[in-house]
Amino acid sequence: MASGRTHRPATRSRGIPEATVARLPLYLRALTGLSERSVPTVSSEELAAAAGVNSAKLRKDFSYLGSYGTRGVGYDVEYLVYQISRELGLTQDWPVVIVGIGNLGAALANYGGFASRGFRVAALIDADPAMAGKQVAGIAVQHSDGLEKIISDNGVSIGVITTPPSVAQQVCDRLVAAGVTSILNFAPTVLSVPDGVDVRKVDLSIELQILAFHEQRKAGEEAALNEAAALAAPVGRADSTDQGPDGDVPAVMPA
Amino acid sequence: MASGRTHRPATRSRGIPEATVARLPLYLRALTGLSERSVPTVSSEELAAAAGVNSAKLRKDFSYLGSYGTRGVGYDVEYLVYQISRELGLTQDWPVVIVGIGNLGAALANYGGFASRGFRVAALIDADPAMAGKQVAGIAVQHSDGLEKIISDNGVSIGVITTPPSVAQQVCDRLVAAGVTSILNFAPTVLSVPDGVDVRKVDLSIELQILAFHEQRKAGEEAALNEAAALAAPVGRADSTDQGPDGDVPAVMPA
DNA sequence: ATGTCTTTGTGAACGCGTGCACAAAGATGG
DNA sequence: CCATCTTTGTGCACGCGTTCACAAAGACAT
Ligand SMILES: NC(=O)c1ccc[n+]([C@@H]2O[C@H](COP(=O)([O-])OP(=O)(O)OC[C@H]3O[C@@H](n4cnc5c(N)ncnc54)[C@H](O)[C@@H]3O)[C@@H](O)[C@H]2O)c1
Ligand SMILES: NC(=O)c1ccc[n+]([C@@H]2O[C@H](COP(=O)([O-])OP(=O)(O)OC[C@H]3O[C@@H](n4cnc5c(N)ncnc54)[C@H](O)[C@@H]3O)[C@@H](O)[C@H]2O)c1
Repeated sequence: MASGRTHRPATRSRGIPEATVARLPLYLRALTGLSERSVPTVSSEELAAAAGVNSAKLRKDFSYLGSYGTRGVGYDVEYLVYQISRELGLTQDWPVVIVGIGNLGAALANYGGFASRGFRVAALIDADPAMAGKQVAGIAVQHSDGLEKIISDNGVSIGVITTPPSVAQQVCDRLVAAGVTSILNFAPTVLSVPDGVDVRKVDLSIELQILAFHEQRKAGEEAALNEAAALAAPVGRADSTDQGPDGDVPAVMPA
Repeated sequence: MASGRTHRPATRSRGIPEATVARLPLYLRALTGLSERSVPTVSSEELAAAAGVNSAKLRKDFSYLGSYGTRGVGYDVEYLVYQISRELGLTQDWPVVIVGIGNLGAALANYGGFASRGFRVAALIDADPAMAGKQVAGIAVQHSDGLEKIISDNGVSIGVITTPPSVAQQVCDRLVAAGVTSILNFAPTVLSVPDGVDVRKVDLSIELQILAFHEQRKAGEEAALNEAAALAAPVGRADSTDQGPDGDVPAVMPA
């Protein structure tokens, strides 16, 4: 998606659609909860409700993995946990490195949910010499000079970037050059990577802006409703680009 | 999507597709960068490259907002910044509350990028009496007893949940009852909310599992390639459910 | 063994999102 | 004022994802 000219099918690996892959962890979480309560089987309806999806969608998702259900009964919880875990690659251990141990990096390092599913924090890396040697979540922070060696020694293929955005691309480049092929990026930057490297981004700011959009829309609808109720006559101002409290549209944004 | 029977069109507000809304913040970020460097205009090609998207997609996205470009020239940067900001509702201030000031909540509170775009941390809320009164990021943490009053006093409509998953639903319910209509959830839980309330979730664990899936696929492909090169004869074991190092499929997951 | 009843697995239709390709618009130079 | 050239805005086709609806499969009771 970045510099790619080869147009790889991206995710139609051997059939499993990307949308399905993104939901498998959701199912797995729901199933784990059932497993802990020793529930032996679940119907697609029950499991779908627990995962917050449509039951037909869930069945179709599972159909990509194979026919693991029993008609008239449902799915065997333990068996399904195993199958999904295997499909997601969680039966093996994935060492990850976190680069940039600031507010967010430290929070992630302290996050217990990390280790719960095959992910192991192999190293914490920071460029600040003052950070080197400090213990965060029981792990000594290492200086970024040794990044390449750390990655190759531990066989790390997944990297998490929590540095300031200004250095995210160069950190990314070093990670990729050292052998990392999957990156989870928390910095608000568009990373470009060579083909064969996957990047996923988590962007708090974008999430908030999307919420704000819908929030504004909701407020606008309500206002329009009240307005319409108050004065039943149509307004007929300019064209259809009415946008609530804004009168006209200046050519330049105020400061 | 939760308890909804009314089947609201969800996001086709007055035409802007959800996928477009999700990209607007991306464009806005790229445009802000250009604005800071005093670039007066950009072509769709340049801006698309900066935002990491297809230029045709970008032009179509902008066409939903109106005809803000000039053919043969491109788009006026400042004007577009303003239009997108307005469309996203960023010309007004959005007070937000963060509930659950632990590792993650504190990191978010300290995050500078919050305030940069109309979002203001109105309050930090935690259930732990020991936290109450403590300063985090220059803001005093308040006990969750006062949650309802805080929200109504400040006109908060956006809430961020960073509590443990076990209490996320009840926190959510209180937020919604108090008037919050948009929630950003960091707890690994499926929240159910009434119609009219938007929920977005950020789930680190899911992101990592998706990366692990692709990582495993990449490793599998490589292995299959090597294997095919080594012995050119087809294997012909059982059915087509070959999955690399796993021999057979046990009916129950090992411990 | 046979019938009933539950639940899966999937064919088919539909809608959304993406990207190509091009006509129209307008700037720019002569 | 006209020609040329750049770049937008969009019609169109295609593929992916979602959902409905139902036949087939199998458990379970009799
Ligand atoms: N804190 C949040 O809640 C939050 C939310 C959303 C996004 N983000 C983004 O996450 C990133 C980190 O945020 P933060 O609040 O933790 O910032 P921070 O300043 O607290 O931490 C950044 C850390 O990265 C280290 N660093 C700088 N350059 C480095 C390099 N070249 N190699 C390795 N380490 C380096 C710094 O020493 C520092 O420890 C930022 O890009 C921020 O925009 C943070
Ligand atoms: N830390 C991470 O990097 C990370 C990553 C992904 C997801 N998460 C999720 O984010 C959430 C928070 O993680 P954390 O590491 O900050 O946990 P944490 O235990 O450090 O913080 C949780 C905070 O919530 C407060 N709390 C508990 N019940 C509450 C209630 N009813 N009302 C208000 N506050 C309450 C606790 O007092 C505590 O301060 C968890 O659900 C976790 O699974 C965290």
